Amino acid sequence: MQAAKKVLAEKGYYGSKIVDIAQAADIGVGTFYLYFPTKDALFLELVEDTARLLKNAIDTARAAVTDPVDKLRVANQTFFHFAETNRELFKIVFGHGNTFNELLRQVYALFVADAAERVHEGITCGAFRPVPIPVIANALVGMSAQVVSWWIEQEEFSAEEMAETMTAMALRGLAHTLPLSKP
Amino acid sequence: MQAAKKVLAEKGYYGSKIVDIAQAADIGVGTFYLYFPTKDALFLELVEDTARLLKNAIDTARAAVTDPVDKLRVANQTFFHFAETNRELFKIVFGHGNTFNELLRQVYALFVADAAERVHEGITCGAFRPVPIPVIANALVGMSAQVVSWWIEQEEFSAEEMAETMTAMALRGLAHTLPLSKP
Amino acid sequence: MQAAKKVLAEKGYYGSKIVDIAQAADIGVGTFYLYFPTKDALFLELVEDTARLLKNAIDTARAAVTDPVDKLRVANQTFFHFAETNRELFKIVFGHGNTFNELLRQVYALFVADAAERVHEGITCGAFRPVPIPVIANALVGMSAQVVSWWIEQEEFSAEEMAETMTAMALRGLAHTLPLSKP
Amino acid sequence: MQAAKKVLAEKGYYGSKIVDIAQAADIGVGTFYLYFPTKDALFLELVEDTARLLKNAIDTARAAVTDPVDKLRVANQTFFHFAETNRELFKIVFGHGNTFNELLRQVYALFVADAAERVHEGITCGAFRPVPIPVIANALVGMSAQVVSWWIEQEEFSAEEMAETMTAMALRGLAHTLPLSKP
DNA sequence: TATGAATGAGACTTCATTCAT
DNA sequence: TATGAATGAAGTCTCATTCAT
Repeated sequence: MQAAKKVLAEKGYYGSKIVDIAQAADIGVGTFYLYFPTKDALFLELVEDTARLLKNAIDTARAAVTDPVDKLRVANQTFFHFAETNRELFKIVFGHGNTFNELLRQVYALFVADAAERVHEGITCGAFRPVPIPVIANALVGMSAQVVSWWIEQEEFSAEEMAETMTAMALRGLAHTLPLSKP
Repeated sequence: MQAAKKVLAEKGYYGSKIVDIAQAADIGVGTFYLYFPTKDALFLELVEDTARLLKNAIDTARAAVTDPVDKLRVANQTFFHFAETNRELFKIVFGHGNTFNELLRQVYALFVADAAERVHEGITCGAFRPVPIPVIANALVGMSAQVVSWWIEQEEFSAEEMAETMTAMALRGLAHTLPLSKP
Repeated sequence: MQAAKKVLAEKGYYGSKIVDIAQAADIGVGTFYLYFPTKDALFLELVEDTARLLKNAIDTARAAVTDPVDKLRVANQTFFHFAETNRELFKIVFGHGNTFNELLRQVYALFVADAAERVHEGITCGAFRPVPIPVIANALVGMSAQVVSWWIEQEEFSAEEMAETMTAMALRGLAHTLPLSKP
Repeated sequence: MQAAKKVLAEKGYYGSKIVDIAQAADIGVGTFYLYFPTKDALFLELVEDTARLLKNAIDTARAAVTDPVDKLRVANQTFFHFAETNRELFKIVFGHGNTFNELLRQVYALFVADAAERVHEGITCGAFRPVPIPVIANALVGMSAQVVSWWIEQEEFSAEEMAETMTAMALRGLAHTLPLSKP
């Protein structure tokens, strides 16, 4: 249901009421339930479909190359192209529409701004190579956020190890050169 | 309100009813509204407080060093230590408790698994340096997710540029050496 | 909830909407759910309470006598007195308010009328002793209905046995004398 | 519609959805409304048909005899035979499938059990003649239930009269002999 | 005559918030 | 200041009935 996407993208998951979706699709409420057993089900299907589509796109693109480096590159290319053509869908997931998401976005923005400042400083003083600051700032924050969300649920690594790994990852991304560990 | 943290961490934002929170805090519902004008306000305060705390901790730690590289390092150290001591809070933000988050987690997990596979391959065939795979897989996915969530809302960069930047960032993190762009 | 009784008695189970009940009780809908977790629960409690009350009343009354004949008599007396003082409750159970019950009543009425005719005939021609015709007609029909509702769910007795037992029961009730099986 | 009977018997009136019935009859929902203007109409027709059939069967059988006693006997025989061959129909009326009926059955069962106990006692101590206890217990309860359901809607008889009539009716059914009111 | 997708009124239930005590 | 019973708007879902094909 294409109309559903639009509504969900606009109002977010919790902001979209079944009535709104039905109205947007120009159908009756009852009709909605002819296609989806539940509000959750619609969302589930939407997201799962999209995830599957993206996964397939990436897999297909990657199948054409063999080098791990190339695989990474085409995966990224596919990903951003996909995002470009499916903005609506991505907005559903990341979009506003409820206090919760709104708030998270703000917090993320706070740290992104901080990261941007730091990266800018680093570049200015020559410590870091020139990079598109906002992109990298978001990348650094996103990296940490996702990693920490996974990390707090398990016990495998210590905070120090995590910090070191993430630092290394970030520094390599920002540094001019890397230690030639394997000449 | 410490009790609120626990409840929110357990049941998530939408799963926590004011009654639950008040009960956990061993106060009446009415009393809750003496301290917070709104359910949202509690959540807001909680998250903002935490964000501020984290920000302060990082700022303080960073104030002790001057080198951008060191700043990055101590920031990461502080971040993971903070996460460790404030698991509860992080669980509120990343935690389950509603279809929405549950679903997102699954999608993320799907792509993290894929990334992990790819990284593993790269390491095996010698293209990538040895890294803690799950950590890096999460980092790569988180990076892309956050970046894309920011990118779809603006027009500054093309998909190609984004892909290239992200690829470079990731590759540098994974490669054994880097092109000596600044000898 | 006394108000609930009235509404249920008036509109029947399926005819009573929570809103009606709440309105009748002069409380908010939400308040209703403070006392009963469910519409069904209210009905359940109401009926069970009444059944328990009636049962207790009968048991208490019966405790005062020892002879089985007396027990039957006081049980009946208690029953009809109880019904008299709790009309409302009985109307809920037997009352109108939905096609289903309405229809059943009609069917019962049809057979009660037939029975009444038959009893009248019997009395007129001297075969039966004089009895309050409508009462007995209802008794005969109710007897058969309840017995058959129990009988169709099990296999113990044949149709012939049932018919014979019921006929004997009815005839003895109606006859002038009984065969002196135990002089 | 034979298929309707089955569905109604299985799921009860409120449990049977038109879609189910149509499906069972292997016709479209629309087609259903070609034969019945309403869901209620189907039920009405079904029950009325059955009632008429039963009435006719009884009338026919009774036409062959003249003695009121014989009439009662053949009526009962016909009734139980009819019930045996039309279980489905009877289950619709008495069947489960909704809170209401389910609950009533329980209440009836409670009083039937009590009656059975009482009858058993009476037989044991020799006060009552031997009768098939469960049958008679159901008969006694059904008798009272139907009579009371009729009685509470009118004013003709006092509770005392009712009790006396019912007691007499029951006692005669249970006693070994009867007072020779008409020698 | 047969169909079944579409409808939408209406039922139940939840829960943030209020306010009299 | 503390309380928690009361509230009712609002949301999800059901299902008898219609009507264009």
